[in-house]
Amino acid sequence: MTTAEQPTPRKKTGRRPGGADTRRTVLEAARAEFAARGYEKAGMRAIARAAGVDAALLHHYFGSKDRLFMAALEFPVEPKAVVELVLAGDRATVGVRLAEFLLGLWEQPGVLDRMLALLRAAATTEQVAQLMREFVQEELVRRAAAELGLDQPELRTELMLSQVIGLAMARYVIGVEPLASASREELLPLLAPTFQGYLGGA
Amino acid sequence: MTTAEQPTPRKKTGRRPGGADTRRTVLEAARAEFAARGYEKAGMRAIARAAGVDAALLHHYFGSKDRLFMAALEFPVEPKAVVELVLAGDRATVGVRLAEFLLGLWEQPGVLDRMLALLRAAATTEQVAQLMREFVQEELVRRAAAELGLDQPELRTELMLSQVIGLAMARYVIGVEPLASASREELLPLLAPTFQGYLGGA
DNA sequence: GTCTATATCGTGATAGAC
DNA sequence: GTCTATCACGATATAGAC
Repeated sequence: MTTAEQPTPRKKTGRRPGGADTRRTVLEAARAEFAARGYEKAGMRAIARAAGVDAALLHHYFGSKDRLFMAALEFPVEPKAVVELVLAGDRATVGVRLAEFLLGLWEQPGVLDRMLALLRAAATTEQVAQLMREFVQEELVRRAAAELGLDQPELRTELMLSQVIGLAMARYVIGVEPLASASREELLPLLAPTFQGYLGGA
Repeated sequence: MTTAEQPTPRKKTGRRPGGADTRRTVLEAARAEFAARGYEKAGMRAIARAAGVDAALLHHYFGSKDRLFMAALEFPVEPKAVVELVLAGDRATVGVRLAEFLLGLWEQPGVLDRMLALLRAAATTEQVAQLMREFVQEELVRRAAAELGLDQPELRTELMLSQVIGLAMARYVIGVEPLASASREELLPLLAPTFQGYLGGA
């Protein structure tokens, strides 16, 4: 698990100037910590240390651990756009398109951290699980089901999503080999037919 | 999440007789609590309350929370037998066979609780994740890969497993509808082709 | 804005009375 | 075997000095 990337090429040591992009740095450190250790084990002190600021400052900026968590999870992609992007075009190749999009998305900085933080938190905090449930329901399933021309569109969409969740768990949380180290090129031809089966039909 | 079932039809109230099947009752309560709330949030006090015994008794029996967790997770099925059962027979129908077995297994009392406890704990405790990783590797993947006559047998087995994990997460942890309430009969025809794709070939 | 010191609460574990 | 009382420790959150 990588520690927070430094966006500006400023040295980590030394006193940080007041009110600069400290906020962004804190959010990135929080994201990494929440992703790696889960919500309860994350620790405000550890986040502060990773960001190079004092622990009390976090409360000053965000008020509480809950609110910091929420702020760190701000979703980076527009669900509406994703659904349209994937479901538009030839329905016979929707599987590859989705697999390609997903594997590419996870390589984008910050995205995987957000997903893992959300998953780890949802696993142990019912409140977060409910949040995720509602998000999935409203933002993804409802939209996707409307465009799918198949029977049981919600069930199919959610099964597709369950494969996405399970892949993240097996690959990054459990870390089982050789899956964890498998390349995009190895995964794509095995993953695409599964997605195709759920969203394509037969 | 259901609370621990009472194996013997004894009343829950009133003083529990010394050294009877108290141990089993505690283990069931622990399993339910670990499954529902995860390892760290489980709470010895809560487990003791659910089992109708004193908290100090748990330490007396099991020594520590770790050891109680281990005892509660004792695996109820023989991996070797499962692999043989599923992979034997016509390879063209391995998907349905696995899906049927899995959905049936989860309806068996205690099995789902064990799986959820393990998943929730693995999500936040690296030590448990490592345990699960080794178990999956040694007991499942190695065996299954040896019997599969396909390319990348480990990867295929693990992708199959990732779908199993994801299904458990989506259905029971996130609890998204209509997947969470879907019946065996609804899931089977959608799930079987996925397993078939991973383990069957094409 | 930034940091030190502390309040308050939760936990697992333990000692010892009955 | 069973329970009461307590310890030691970690966490978030906060008050207040600079």
